[in-house]
Amino acid sequence: MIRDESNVKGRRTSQRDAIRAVFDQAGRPLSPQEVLLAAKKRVPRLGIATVYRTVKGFVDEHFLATVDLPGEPPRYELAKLSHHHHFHCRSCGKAFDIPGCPGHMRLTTPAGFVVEEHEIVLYGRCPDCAKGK
Amino acid sequence: MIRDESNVKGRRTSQRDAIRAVFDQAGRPLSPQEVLLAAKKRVPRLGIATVYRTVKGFVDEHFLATVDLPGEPPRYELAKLSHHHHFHCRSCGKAFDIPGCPGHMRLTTPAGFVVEEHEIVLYGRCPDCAKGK
DNA sequence: ATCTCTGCAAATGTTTTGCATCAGC
DNA sequence: GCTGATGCAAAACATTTGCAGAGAT
Repeated sequence: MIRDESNVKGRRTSQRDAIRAVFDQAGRPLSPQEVLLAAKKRVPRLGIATVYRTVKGFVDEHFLATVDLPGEPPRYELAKLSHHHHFHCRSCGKAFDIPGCPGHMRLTTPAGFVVEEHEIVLYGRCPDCAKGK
Repeated sequence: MIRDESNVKGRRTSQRDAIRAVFDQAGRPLSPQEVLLAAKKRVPRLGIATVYRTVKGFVDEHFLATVDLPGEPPRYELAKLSHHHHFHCRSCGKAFDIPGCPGHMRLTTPAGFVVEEHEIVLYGRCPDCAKGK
């Protein structure tokens, strides 16, 4: 395939480069605030509005995907990751990726319901927090 | 045990009776707005602040449980329901209960993660919406 | 030079809170 | 009559938007 991996649109700015770099290095879903904090190290004057706008743009371009966990504000991660689920640490509140999927989630749904997708979220303690105590 | 099943605290008011009745008849998780709408039929002057305060109180009393679906504001349902999962209709946006659980969710979590709980959410079309089109 | 992107501040939408009044006990 | 509960409006938060100026092409 000759497709460009990142079908990035619009102009190239230091803010966008910074935000892109943050996600490339994150390895886990990030909230807008986490993005702002990390990207500010490269572009100190970065504003939260730019983070929201840029992240939304990246989602449209399929560079990022939205990660919605129950009761949590949206996080974002690289869209190129394959199907997987998430782990939410009850101690530090961070989200992590869990590779793979139990597949065939045969929850016997009541008659009439048409299931199109599923989402699984695990709760507990991440390695750092489990070790810590 | 001699504990009272409903350890209801505080005074009995028409507002609380109305909200309690709404949940007893709902049969599915409700958002604060849905509660307000339904309970207003019994207590027209009911305010949204009272709904939020009362629902939160009911959760503390374990009469209600919070139902958090990804990317959705919290909903609430009777706490006495046994372990189950939820279905979110992409057409009408309503939430439904799905009895049972696939159990042993053996997602092979990476080393170090301690799993304490899991949440499964199914997405698709509810009976009404599936039938409608 | 053009036109998009950015930062700031104001707007929005939702949930929470302060307070005077109302009502259960 | 006390004291907790309610309704209203203001406050708090998080996210979005308007706009003038900065910066990429």
